Amino acid sequence: MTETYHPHQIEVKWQKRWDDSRLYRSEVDWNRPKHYALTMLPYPSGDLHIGHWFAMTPSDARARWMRMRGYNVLFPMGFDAFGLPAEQAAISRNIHPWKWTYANIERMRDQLRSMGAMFDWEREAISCTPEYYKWSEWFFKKFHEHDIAYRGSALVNWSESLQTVLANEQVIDGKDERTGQPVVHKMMEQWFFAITKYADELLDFTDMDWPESIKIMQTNWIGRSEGARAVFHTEAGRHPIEIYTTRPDTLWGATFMVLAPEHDLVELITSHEQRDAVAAYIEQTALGTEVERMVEDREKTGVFTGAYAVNPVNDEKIPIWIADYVMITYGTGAIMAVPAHDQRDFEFARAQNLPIRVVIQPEGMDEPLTSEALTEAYNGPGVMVNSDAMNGSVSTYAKGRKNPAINRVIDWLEETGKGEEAVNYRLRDWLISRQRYWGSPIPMMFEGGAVVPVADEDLPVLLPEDVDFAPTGRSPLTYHEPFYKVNETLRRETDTLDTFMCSSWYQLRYLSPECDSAPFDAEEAAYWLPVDVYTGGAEHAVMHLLYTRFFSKALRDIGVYDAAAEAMRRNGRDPEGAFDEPMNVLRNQGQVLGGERQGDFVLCSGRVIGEKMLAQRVEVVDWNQVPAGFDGVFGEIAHRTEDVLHVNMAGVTQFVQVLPDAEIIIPDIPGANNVNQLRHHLDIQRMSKSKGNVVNPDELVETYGADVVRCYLMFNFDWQKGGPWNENNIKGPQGWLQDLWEIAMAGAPDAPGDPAAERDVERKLHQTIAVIDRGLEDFSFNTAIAEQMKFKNALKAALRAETIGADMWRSVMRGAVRLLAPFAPHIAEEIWARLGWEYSVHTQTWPAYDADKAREEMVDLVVMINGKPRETITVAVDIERERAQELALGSGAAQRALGGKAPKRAIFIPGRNGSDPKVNIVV
RNA sequence: GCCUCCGUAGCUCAGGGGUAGAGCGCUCCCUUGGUAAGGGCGAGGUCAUGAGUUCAAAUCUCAUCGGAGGCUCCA
Repeated sequence: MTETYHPHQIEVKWQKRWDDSRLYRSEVDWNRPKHYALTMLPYPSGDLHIGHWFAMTPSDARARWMRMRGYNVLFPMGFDAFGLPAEQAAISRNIHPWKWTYANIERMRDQLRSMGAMFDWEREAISCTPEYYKWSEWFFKKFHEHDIAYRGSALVNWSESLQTVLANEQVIDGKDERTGQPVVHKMMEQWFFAITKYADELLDFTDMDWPESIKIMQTNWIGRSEGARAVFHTEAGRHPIEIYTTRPDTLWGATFMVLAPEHDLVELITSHEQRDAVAAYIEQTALGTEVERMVEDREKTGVFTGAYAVNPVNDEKIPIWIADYVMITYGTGAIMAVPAHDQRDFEFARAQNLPIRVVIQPEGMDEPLTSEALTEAYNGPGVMVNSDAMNGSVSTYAKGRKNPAINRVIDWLEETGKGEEAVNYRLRDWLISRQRYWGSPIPMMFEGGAVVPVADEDLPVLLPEDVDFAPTGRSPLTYHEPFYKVNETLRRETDTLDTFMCSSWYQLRYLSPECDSAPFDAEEAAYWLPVDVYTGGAEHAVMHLLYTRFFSKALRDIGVYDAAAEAMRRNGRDPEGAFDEPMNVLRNQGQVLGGERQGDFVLCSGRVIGEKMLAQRVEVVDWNQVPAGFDGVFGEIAHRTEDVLHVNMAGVTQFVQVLPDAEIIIPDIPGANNVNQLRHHLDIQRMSKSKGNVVNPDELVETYGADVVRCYLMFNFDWQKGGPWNENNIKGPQGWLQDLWEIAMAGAPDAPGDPAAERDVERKLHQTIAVIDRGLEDFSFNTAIAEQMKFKNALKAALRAETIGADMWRSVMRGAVRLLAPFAPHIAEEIWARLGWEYSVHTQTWPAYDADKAREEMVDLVVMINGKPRETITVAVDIERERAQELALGSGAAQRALGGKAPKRAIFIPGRNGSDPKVNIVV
């Protein structure tokens, strides 16, 4: 009698043994190739959810595979522990952020252990510890010394709900991405990181194996455009107005200018008569949130300033307007308006009755295009007209210098000193100060108007614990005198750092979390950097992933990697380019969605009044089990609002109001039931507590074991896509592991073994190795497991047929268990041990694929007539063209199709990588 | 509006110029001393639609329809 598979016992046992034997400790070893596998660290929000499992366990499987293939693998884990939820817990539940955060970390660490992942916990890093944020502060100081961090005044996104400023990246559709509340624009003095200095370098993705979509998103976010800068002057010549345009070839078509309402010059140039109108417009604009300003198809509004500018290219006098369709945050905050060739300017001109002048004659149009004929702006190719000396230049769809007309105009602007070639970016500098408590302090002080950095030896500036969390809407630090008041004249910065700063360098802290003399140990960095494979969610495409790239480049430029580069050279590794990018390979996992949930099937009886039934009795029954003669409303509950059920009765929605004293019977829920316990139908959607479709990984592990959960997550989804949760499918992986367990426990068979059958199983094993290798390489975990299931089926069939001898069984099991180890580490270890092999399966070498062993000997030759398969003939795998064609032409199918005539053609297609050879006979 | 990716069995997904595949689910049969289970047999697909290229298209090209994600007054 064989022993039953009890996952829980063996999982806990091995997790302890692995810990005790420091199996997953990774140490620098220059004699072995390194592999730094990194998966995004969690925010300690309280409980690990299934999304963490989905993100981490496949990454773990891949890291384990690399390790078995001979790499020295670093696979660390930590916590991104600063952030708003902790502060909100402090306010709403009166628990200190430290306590709340640490309690969550303790809990999540245990949950992470239950995954059976090969995390090296001796390298754990937690961003909210002074040991960690000392170096966040230190980096800030370094950046400040090198003019990468600066204090500046800018129009910032202010979130009323969070009472803090936010980075552009944290604002989506004019709303704060956390709370969904609109943000307003405010002029504030804040700390910035000069990420725009790196814009061009960040656009270069050479040698980076990142998803195309992420590269495209970052490219769009950076938003590089090419064009020209030109300076207009006010009529009196006193005030220069700089503009940026991507269409300098339309400069002669500028019939007015528009400044953003927030533009500095507005106040200086507005005429006496227009002062009130302009002030009113500015006020109205300032009141509006970004959301309102972004509403599409909005009528373009604006006000004339009363001032005129002179167009430098033709000395023409044109009016200067202000309008909110011009953004102070883009370009120079001022534009030349060319209504004939820019749709926005066109709409504005039509709305305000401003002149329109055509300066590009469309290609292929015979008669001159007139402004009256325009129904929309023309932005296609053509020839420059009404443009003095530039007339006749050909303008194409090409951008920048590649457009002949633009090229010529830029040259002319530069020769005449009226303007110059210019590149512009949508990307703005990274605003990193936050008016919140739970973040790393900014190591800066103020004395009078001067900024005084905190001395290195005084780092870290500690976050005080004894603060008052009364929800005043301001950071507790601004009330904490012992913190901000250094002495009578010196005041500390009370803003804290954006938590994205902490996560921009955590991959470095893992290298040496204990290091006290530097952010990271140079020797460790020399060996492990850069990260070889980074996995995580695509939602960080333009935030974390852009910031961390910027961070690496900035650290490189200020010399933080110099010692590591030196250590590399000492060990014979070329540091050239090693620190340009933080992560070589990036892959994003998809999202596990809440599964579809069937609503309860109910029988409702009561009185029908109008279109509604007033139910006295509602009974939940088995799906579709309607008793004969039942004359009430029955069907699935499609929806429920309060006590009104929407029951889907054969495709028609019936409304049932459940009376307060109605009898409700739900067999699965004992005792008296109420209307709130009736389940309604849910479609596939995100998991959320409010929808009641959250999956708890702890419960799953309890029921099925960690190995089954791991395998289910890897098998049932395309990892890079994600998909809906369907717990029924967990039976697949469960049955697979169960079968393997039983095969192993049954021991070596007492059969002589049939050489052909043994050879066949061995061949299948090697074919399986190839598929697993490719699957893991490509992050196609599902294919890697499906192939192992197939192999298990083949092995099982052979064992039943008693064609496998003890020696072959042992040899095949030794391979199969090692193949299993990355996916289901506990059961693999247990089987390995029980078969009497040496601890640990995870330090064994990965089975090597042997092409000879994988090769088939006999294959089916497919005979096709006009491309349609008609017959197969068993032949040797290495059949030659002539012989194959001969056999095919002699086949029954060919004879019938030819009917004695000669074939037009006979095409031989040799079988390659697993496919059968074919002969296509054209008749 | 623009960009990217994707439409293959009931579900989740492989494959990818040359016989349409896996797991789950489903049918039927067997087992009832592995039993809140196990085993066996089987059914099921115009590979979204339409055209083109080819001896041969699910696969390549183009168009259309449908889905997912991102950007969006970017001058």
